[in-house]
Amino acid sequence: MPRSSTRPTSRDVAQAAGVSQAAVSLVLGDKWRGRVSEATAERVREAARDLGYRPNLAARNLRLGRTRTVLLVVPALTTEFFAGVYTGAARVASAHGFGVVLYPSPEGIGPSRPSPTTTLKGRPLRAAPIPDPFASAQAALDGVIASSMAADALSAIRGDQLPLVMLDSDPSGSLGAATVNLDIADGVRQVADHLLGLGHRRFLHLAADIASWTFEVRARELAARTASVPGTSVRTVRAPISIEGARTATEAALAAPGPRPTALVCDDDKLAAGAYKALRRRGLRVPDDISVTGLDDLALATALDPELTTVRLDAELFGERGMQALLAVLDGREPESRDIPVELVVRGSTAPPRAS
Amino acid sequence: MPRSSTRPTSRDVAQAAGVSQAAVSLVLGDKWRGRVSEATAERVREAARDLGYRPNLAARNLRLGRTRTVLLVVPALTTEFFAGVYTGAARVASAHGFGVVLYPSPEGIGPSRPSPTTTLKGRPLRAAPIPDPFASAQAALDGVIASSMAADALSAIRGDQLPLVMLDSDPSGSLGAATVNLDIADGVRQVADHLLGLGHRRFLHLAADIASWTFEVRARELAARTASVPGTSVRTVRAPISIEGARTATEAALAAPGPRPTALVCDDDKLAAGAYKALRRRGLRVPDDISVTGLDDLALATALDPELTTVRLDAELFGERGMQALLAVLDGREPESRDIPVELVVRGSTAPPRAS
DNA sequence: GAGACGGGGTTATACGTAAAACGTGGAGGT
DNA sequence: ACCTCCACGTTTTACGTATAACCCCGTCTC
Repeated sequence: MPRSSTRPTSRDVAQAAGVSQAAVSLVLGDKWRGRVSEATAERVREAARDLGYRPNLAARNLRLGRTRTVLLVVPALTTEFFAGVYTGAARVASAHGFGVVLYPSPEGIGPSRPSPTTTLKGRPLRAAPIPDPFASAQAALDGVIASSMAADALSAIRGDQLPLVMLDSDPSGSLGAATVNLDIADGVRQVADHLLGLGHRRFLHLAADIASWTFEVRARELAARTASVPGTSVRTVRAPISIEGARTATEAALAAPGPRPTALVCDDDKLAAGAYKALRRRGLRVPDDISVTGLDDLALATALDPELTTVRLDAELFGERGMQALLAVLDGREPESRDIPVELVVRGSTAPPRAS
Repeated sequence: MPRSSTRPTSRDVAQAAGVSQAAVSLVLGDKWRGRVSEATAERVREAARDLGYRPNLAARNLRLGRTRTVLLVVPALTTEFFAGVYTGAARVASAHGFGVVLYPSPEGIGPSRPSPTTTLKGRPLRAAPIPDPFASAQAALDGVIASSMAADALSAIRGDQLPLVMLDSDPSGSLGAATVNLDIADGVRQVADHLLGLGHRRFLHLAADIASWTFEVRARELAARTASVPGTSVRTVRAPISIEGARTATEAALAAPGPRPTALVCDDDKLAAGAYKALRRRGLRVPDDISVTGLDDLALATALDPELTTVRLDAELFGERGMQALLAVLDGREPESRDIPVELVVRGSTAPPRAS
């Protein structure tokens, strides 16, 4: 006779093993010491294996009132950096029996192309409105880790009062949410000191046009550090974080009147890659004519020619620490809040300015 | 008095609105036409809003026996390409009320660093064994989309008999699973024809050392296409898909005796970036001394100097089509199986070989 | 004026699991 | 001979939702 088409339940296993459903739950839940004999436990395990039993997670989640699932909200998925964050978070999570579900904030999944006209169960469906982070991730959640860059999703997040950990967010302004931050300020200080030490005085800051605390920090710290050296100037130009956006913005900045900057500090490696293109087009050589720095240390950084001097951020550690903080909150403990150290990596894109 | 700490349920809403729980479910489920008066419906909606009610998804999933959640299995998350696939899949999914959960196959989340010794609820926890794709994603699932590159996860996947769509997998060998494929073979043909047309005869194939159908296709098609032109040779060297891995492999290949190849066909843009580095170190110029092609058209491709001639894959469309295929399967329909067209993008990295 | 009908709900149930509460039969103690 | 206790289970319940089945009352029909 044909196998039943529905998945086996714990009751099916119980019947096969000749025990009650409760016994199955105890054995498979590893809570049977002294309550079920070893022989019976083995019969249950064998029956479960034979039937290919897998517990129904919806039922378990409902029963336990907890899902061991966590949402990771990222600004978009197109960046290697957040891939690293996810990897780290997922590693820690899985070591604790948790799962991680990603939510890339809407601009990433908005209808950039005409919405497809598919049907469901034969009936045409209207496209959904802007997807709610939680509806979109369907899974019931125990908590949330959110990048401060995913600003558009944050309001929806604060609506639910799930335990929340913010990544790279203003520690004073986060209204009680735990924060885990990279020590970006220190990274920018290192960059500034490096360039100042080489003799640079005219800076161009290629800034990301994202309203997020972590980018404000970059601007503030660069200004503060250079201000301590007399005769130093910083001009700022904003660009979207994309190679083409950065190229355009850099070309515009270079076309401006006045003395050319000797150092170009970019908020991000990707911006630096775009800057390289702009500089090539104008016939400027890195680092002879202008020094360039990035921030992130993506694979891209060493693919560039010359290789990029940048600040290495440990994305995976960032994700790990984020998840650990969330576990701490779920556990009622105080999350550790020490900033994650970053490291300047000097490569071939920085050199002393030419004698002017 | 302080608000209750537990989330409100549909019963709480019912009480607040002075109706039964069933009525709440009907109204909020949009199934109340002719069963509940407009006035009552409005009362219910208002109560739900006031209480901040959100349906418990675990309960809903249990009740409906369906989760509207789908798992996307990818080889790793460190690639821009799969970020695009996810974006496309999530877009289609959300338009159909589905969610997408990512599962990056284990090498991405294995214990590459010593497993942290945190505790849960005060008790220390042993690290979990290799995470099961489904346990890891916790969420109950309706179906799976899997890249053929995530080979290590595939066996676990076939264990459950969830509806499955394979990405870039051998259509004849997929045992009934639906497949959605990019027309990689055509892309390789275009690359080969482009290079042959320029006059190249000595090829080096920088191949990804991943056992996956999509990479076999590249090798096979390159061999077949070049075989049609007399006097053509193809040497192959394998490398892991990383810039450093590709650099090392390319340097080794260039050090080999015999005439130097004039065209370097890479399985992937990232490999091409590594090859650039190797070529620079040997003082070889692209495209004067050697032409290079990639495959993917990542942002990286235009960050390189010279910009990379490559095959553009529409990752988002790939994800969309994958999700559409899965929806079709879930719907009992026949998924469309036409390959997704790809496009050669000629940039500055290819040119005729120098007269030898 | 009896029956049909429909609008506007309510009651009851099932989904699969975890675990608290409840036997039960026999060994051991006094 | 009676109580205790333990080893080994079982019975029962609750989680929150969706929906089938039911129910009541006013109106309309013939």
